[in-house]
Formats: sequence, structure tokens, C-alpha cells
Amino acid sequence: MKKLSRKEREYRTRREEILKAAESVFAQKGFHNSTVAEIAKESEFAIGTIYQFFKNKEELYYIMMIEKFDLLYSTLLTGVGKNIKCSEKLLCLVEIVFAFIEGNVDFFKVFTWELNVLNSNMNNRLKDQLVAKHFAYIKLISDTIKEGFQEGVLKKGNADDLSTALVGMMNIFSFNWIYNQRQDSLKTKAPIIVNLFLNGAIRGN
Amino acid sequence: MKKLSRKEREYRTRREEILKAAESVFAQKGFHNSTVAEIAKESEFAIGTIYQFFKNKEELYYIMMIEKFDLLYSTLLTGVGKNIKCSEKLLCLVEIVFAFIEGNVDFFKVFTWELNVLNSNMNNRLKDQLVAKHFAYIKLISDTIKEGFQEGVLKKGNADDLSTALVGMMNIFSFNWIYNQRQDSLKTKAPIIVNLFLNGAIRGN
DNA sequence: TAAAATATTGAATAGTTATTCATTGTTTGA
DNA sequence: TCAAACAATGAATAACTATTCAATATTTTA
Repeated sequence: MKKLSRKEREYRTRREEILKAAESVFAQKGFHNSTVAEIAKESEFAIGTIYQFFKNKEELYYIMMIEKFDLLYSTLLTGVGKNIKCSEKLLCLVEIVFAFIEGNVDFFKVFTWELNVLNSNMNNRLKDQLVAKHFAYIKLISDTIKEGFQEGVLKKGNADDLSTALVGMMNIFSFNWIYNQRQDSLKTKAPIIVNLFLNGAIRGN
Repeated sequence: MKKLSRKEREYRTRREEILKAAESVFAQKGFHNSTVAEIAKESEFAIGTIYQFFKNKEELYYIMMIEKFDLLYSTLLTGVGKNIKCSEKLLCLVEIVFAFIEGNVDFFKVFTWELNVLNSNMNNRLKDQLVAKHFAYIKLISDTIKEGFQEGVLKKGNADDLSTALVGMMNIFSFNWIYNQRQDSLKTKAPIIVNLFLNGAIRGN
């Protein structure tokens, strides 16, 4: 890593400023509802200056995401202990990711923001309706889990946490299936998920 | 449910046509990159006709989502057996959701589409870079799991499936934490997740 | 069958915003 | 000190597209 000239350092500082502003604005409104003018204002540069640093809005977005991801990755690499056993390592890993998210809420919001897609007030009633449907769906699952407590089949625990975890697994497998080749039926994953959910990954269970 | 007049039935049919077209277009391009003109073309109506059925693009989007969600929910309600034990019920539930997704890929794509956010070719290189970072992150986890196989701590299995499941759980907890009150530290969830991952939910493990 | 009611059409409007570039401001080096 | 070189500016441009509405077509009704 060679020493940078003052000029170079100043350039980088300004670039960072813009990236930070972009992160914040994108986190508040998502990509499509953010304007370059807002990012300019937030970073206290003029619109044109943004374009001295980044080819366009899209490049700004990508570079912001990539640099954050790099940071998470290197944090993980240095943070996860080398000579500890698997289960500790996994806990350590999850903790680091969560700490990172807590310290970079804006970044993670950008990642998830677009799930809101729309933020107008106009159709708030419809939006609420959609959210309500989603909760009903989660409730269906947590009710099933509560039955499991009653049956005595499941360890007593927080039914919401458990249903959340199950939904998280279902979502990600669906997502991967859709965006990958989509050869085997998604349903082949159902027993894998339920088995992991019930018995865990440890040998002997 | 009263019998509908022919007129009413025809109206509904046309409305369905538009919703179907909207689903397909939104699935291909996401909300913001889809134009009403495209939806009109896909549905073989004129632009103006779309506005006879839906107040605006946003309402069209929400209603499409809500109606699909209703369908999933009622499929679940009728499909999940009533008098079977918890573990079977959960499997049944996951299978129904997955079957629904397989039969409604477009719908699920709309749900997840915006995670792609951008689909221009221009910045494909940057996009690939971002995807590569993400895979590196997953690999880090699956490598840890493979170590667990070697250590003999974990049941031999598909390390990719296991790491996918773990990431899915982490994502959803992060998501919920961000969009809910954000009181307790997210990190309190780390042991819950890892414990579920390792030991499962069944009593006795 | 023809007037009235209903439904469809898509060109024109109006608003938005990414991007450019001529101008203005600042720094550097001789 | 001054003239290149470098950097920042934001009004103007050039798209793009959601929405409207007067005109046209179709269906109903008497």
C-alpha cells in the first residue's frame, strides 16, 4: 500500500463523503425514489460534482454496495477465530454479522428496502392490507408451533422466533430456486428444511 | 355469494386479464421499470382501459399482490390437515408453500425482484462483482460447516443446504429487527439461531 | 332500428429527473 | 504574481412515462 499524495487523499475523502450520503439517501427511499439531487444535497456537493466521481447513479449505487460488502467480508475474515470448534465458530460468525448490521443499518436497509417498493401515502390502506395478510401467514405457522408445545413434541420456546426462523429458511430456498436453474422441484427441499428445523444439524439427533 | 350478471362476470374476467398481465410484467422488470404501456400491451387493452379498472399503477400493483396472497393463504388453510401431529403439519405447510411458489413463479419474482434493483447491461460487470462478493460470503459459512463434518460434530449432509438455511435465518431476523422497534440488540438472537440450527426444535435434543 | 348508455382507445399533456457542459471558482508551479 | 491546470457548479437539455380525456366503437334498451 503505497503512500498517497495529499491530493489523492483529499479525492478519496470526498468520494467517501458522497458514498456515505448515497447510502443514507438510498436507505431512506430505495434506488428508484432517490434522486441524484438529493444525494448531492446530502453530501453538500453540486449535482455535477457527483458525476466527477461516479459515471452515473447506477454506478454510485453498485460501488456503495460493493465497498460495504467488502468491509463485512474482511470483518468476518479477521473476526472469526481460527482454532475454535465449529459450533463456537458459527456463533461467532452470526454475532459478527449481526453486529455489522447493527452498525450499518442504512446499508442493510438499502438491501431490503425495495421490498417496500412503494412509499407513497396514497395507498397506505392497501399497503396495510398487504402487511396484514403477511402477518396472518406468519401467525398460521406460529400457531402450528404452539400446538407442538402443547403436544409436548417441541421444546418450549418462543413460537415467534421459531416461526420466523422457519419462514426465513423457506424464503431463501424459494429465492435460490427461482434465481438458479430451477431443475429439481423446490419441494425436494421441504423435508430438508423441516428436518433441520426439528432435529438440528448436530450428529446424534 | 350471489350469482353475478353476465356483465359483472365479463368485467371480472377483463380485470383478471389485466392483473395477470401486470403480474407477468412486474415479475420481469420490477415495479419501477415496468410501464403501464407494457401492461396494456401484454393484456391487449389500451392504456386508458387499464385506468377504468384501477386507479393507477400503484393500486394495480397492490391489488395484484393482495389477491395472490389471499390465494396462498386460503390454499394453506384448506390444505394443511387438521388432525395430524405437529411435525407432519409443518412439513405439509412447507410443501404447500413451495408448491404454490412453483405454480406462481411470477408472483414470487415480483416479491423478490427488487433485490436485483437494476437490470441494465451497462453495469453488468459491477453487478457480477456484487454477486461474487455474496457468494464468497456464503462460501465462508459452508466452509465452516464442512469443518463441522470433518470434526464429526455435524451430521454429514449437504453443506450448501445447511449454509443456505443459516443465512436465511440470519436475513429474516435482521430484516425484522430493522423494520420493527429495534429495542433489544439484534445479537440476542444469535444464540437462538445457532442453537436451533445445531439442536433443532424437538424436545430432548 | 336508432338513440342512449356504456366501454375502449391512444395521442396529447404534464411532471419528473438523469445527465451534460459552459461557466465560475480554486489551486498549483514558475 | 499570474497563467495554466484542475475542480466544482447548477441551469438547461433530453429523455421518459403516468395519467387524462375527447373521440370512437360497441352494447343496450325501448
